Amino acid sequence: MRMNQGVEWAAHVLLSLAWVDDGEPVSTARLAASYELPQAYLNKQLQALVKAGLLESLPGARGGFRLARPADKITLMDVVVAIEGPEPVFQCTEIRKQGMGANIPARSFRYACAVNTSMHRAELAWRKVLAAQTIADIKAEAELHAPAVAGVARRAYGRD
Amino acid sequence: MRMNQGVEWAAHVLLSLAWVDDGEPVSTARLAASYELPQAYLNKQLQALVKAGLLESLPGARGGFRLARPADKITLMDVVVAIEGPEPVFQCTEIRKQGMGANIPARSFRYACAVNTSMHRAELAWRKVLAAQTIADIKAEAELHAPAVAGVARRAYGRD
DNA sequence: GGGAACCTACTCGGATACCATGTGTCCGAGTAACAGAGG
DNA sequence: CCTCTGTTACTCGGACACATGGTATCCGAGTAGGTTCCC
Repeated sequence: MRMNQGVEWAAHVLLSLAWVDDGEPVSTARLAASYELPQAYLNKQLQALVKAGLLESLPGARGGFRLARPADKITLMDVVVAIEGPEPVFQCTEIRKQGMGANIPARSFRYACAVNTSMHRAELAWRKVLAAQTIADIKAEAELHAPAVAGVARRAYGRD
Repeated sequence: MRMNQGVEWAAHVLLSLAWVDDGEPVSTARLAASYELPQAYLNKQLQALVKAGLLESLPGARGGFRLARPADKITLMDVVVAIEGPEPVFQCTEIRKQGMGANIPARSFRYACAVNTSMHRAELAWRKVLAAQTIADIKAEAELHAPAVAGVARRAYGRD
């Protein structure tokens, strides 16, 4: 079980676009070059972000992507859901009802599977922390630890 | 990103063995039959549990598996690690250092990647809740909601 | 000189291959129980 | 009746295929900007 690499890319791209934030879109080519990522595949991931409403895409020459809403309104939870989808990581297949479970009266299954409940509880904790962290938070931390990055990003995406 | 099905199987098997707990091993054949699972593949997963020290395997006729330690000493975290491995779900590839990142002075990377830090924080919350739940806890909850299951399990695995 | 039409270059977007990992299966090594012969 | 030995049946364990989803790529539809021609 490993998270899609696209999540990492998406987070960094959103971060980069938060640094630009002058309304000017940035093309996939620039974004891919700035992190040495395969351009076409990055584009595919960005499409997922557009579909999720995190990015806006501008077609045509001088087109590209820009944030669809302020960075402090985009959580890591949004990013993960946009790339990975809304399905839970642990998916209960109700094997308790199979085999010997078929001999148990149906009323015993009125409550949710206890294994699933416990797994779900852990996943909720994960999602809660993800939802509490915004791109703006990460941006602030990055600038605190490495003030140089903001300028480098703006220079990389500037029109020159 | 979906968790291995083996995790669900492992949890239920450990639960079943917690209900037997008379020291008598239960064979893969019985366990697989009791949940209608493919026997050979279940065996493969159980081997992982043995390697992780959660189960003991007894070879030979009348052999099988039994818990290596009490159910209240086996957490869901142990189960997940046994099947999925110890690697983090989100694996940072340090793309911040690539492309435009190469122009940034090395001292800026003294601190960990902020994206990774946030992801790691969420994952820690997940692991913490997993580690707080034991097989014994799940067993208690299942018996509370469906008292019939314990007897059915014992009957399914008994020597008759 | 101003404006409109055309052309070009660049962008996103989806359709299309490739590959790694999870899923599923098979067969062999090894062991415990049983049966039978011998004492 | 007890003990030893050979056989048998059953178990785990690892090596071997298959399928699904993540990874990577290519090409077409569409748009903005620049250019050229005409008025």
